[in-house]
Amino acid sequence: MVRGFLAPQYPMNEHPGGVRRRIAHLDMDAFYASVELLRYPQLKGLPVVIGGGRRAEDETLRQTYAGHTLADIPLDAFHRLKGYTGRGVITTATYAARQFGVGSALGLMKAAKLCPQAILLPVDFNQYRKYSHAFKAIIADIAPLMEDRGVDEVYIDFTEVPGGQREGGRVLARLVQKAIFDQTGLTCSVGVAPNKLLAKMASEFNKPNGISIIFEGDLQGKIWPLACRKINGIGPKADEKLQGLGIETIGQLAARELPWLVQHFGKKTGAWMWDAAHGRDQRPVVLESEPVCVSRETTFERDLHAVRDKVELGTIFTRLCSQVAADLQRKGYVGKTIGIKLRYDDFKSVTRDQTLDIYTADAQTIRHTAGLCLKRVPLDQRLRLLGVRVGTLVKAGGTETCEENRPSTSKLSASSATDLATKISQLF
DNA sequence: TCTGGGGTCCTAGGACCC
DNA sequence: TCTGGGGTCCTAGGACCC
Repeated sequence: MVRGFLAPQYPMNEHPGGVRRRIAHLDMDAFYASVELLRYPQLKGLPVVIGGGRRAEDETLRQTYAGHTLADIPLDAFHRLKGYTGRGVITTATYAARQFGVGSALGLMKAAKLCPQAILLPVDFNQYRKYSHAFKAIIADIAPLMEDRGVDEVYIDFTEVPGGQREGGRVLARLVQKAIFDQTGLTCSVGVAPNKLLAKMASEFNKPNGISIIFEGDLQGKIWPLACRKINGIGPKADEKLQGLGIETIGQLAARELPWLVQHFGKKTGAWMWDAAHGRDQRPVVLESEPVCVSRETTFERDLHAVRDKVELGTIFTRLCSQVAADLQRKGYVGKTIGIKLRYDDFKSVTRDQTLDIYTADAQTIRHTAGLCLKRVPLDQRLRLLGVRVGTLVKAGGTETCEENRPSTSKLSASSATDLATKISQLF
């Protein structure tokens, strides 16, 4: 009912209370890179990319300068992209680095060709999480109706916030932006519009450190000229299909009849696209949501073979299961659908899963069940990635506990404890 | 030398039940 | 014995997003 056919078709700017609905989308600018620049101010203005694992050299760097502040580390002590070998990709690049054509999702070795002098920093999630919590707390203080959209993005409902209507939301957007900058030193871009769909597009108009305001009358002038790909939800595949049908811009999409879209994209997607092209979106700002699944996966440094690298794979497999179990326990959830994911050397992926009749967050149970899944998958090709997932989650501490859910004491007793150990040892 | 890791949502077929 | 819907759950794959 959130989107699609059944949603009542209000004009896009109408709020049930009669007030103009004003929704903001806030996006932190080059978030990881900007956080790193706060820690290493000497890198300001230089091309910096974040990516790859925590490399040994980086540890050396930190140890060499232990006792100094990070800001004291001289520029020539930092690692450069030049000569990088390995499989990592860039997660974020500073704006200075983007000048060289390097950016998110680009392989680090390719990036090294484009911008060898760029400074390479490893990803430091704990640090980003800290700043993420900080900027969200600042926003929630000003405008409590906030939806978390990941580490560096939120939607905010400005509609009922004092001042939220002034200049279409620009005044409040400036206030939020300033509060975040004053308290963290980080910049962000904000779009304010009648709904989430348009706010999301608007926040991209003026990056970095920009604000842009969209009113209903702006649809034709500011939205319709944009490429369809700018709609959040139209990815590479849908865009390719649209282009094949001669549709490049949102305006061209809007010019099509609904039945035509339904014919080519199905009832649901067709109707959603039609609404999107007309700037219609009734989705509410959602404050809380429950996780659906928890997973861990890893790409190996080199492709591994199920037989030849059996020991190494077994170790990694067990570690992934322990990590997922720990994640579940830390977050306070138990799940009953255990799954694995493999990626072969040709980049093709397969998944297998199995649903238990009990909920669990126990590493051994997960490892056992994931092991059974693994047996259902062809293992003659080299692997580049292995993942473990637990889904169908419910909050822990209900009627079931981890202890009750061990396979040896539960309905999953098709295998005894010794069977289990044997099976696990046979997996690789 | 290609292509990370953590998620959500959707579809479609088959099993199984009423 | 044949035919048939509807509903739910499970599984596999894929698109998409941050």
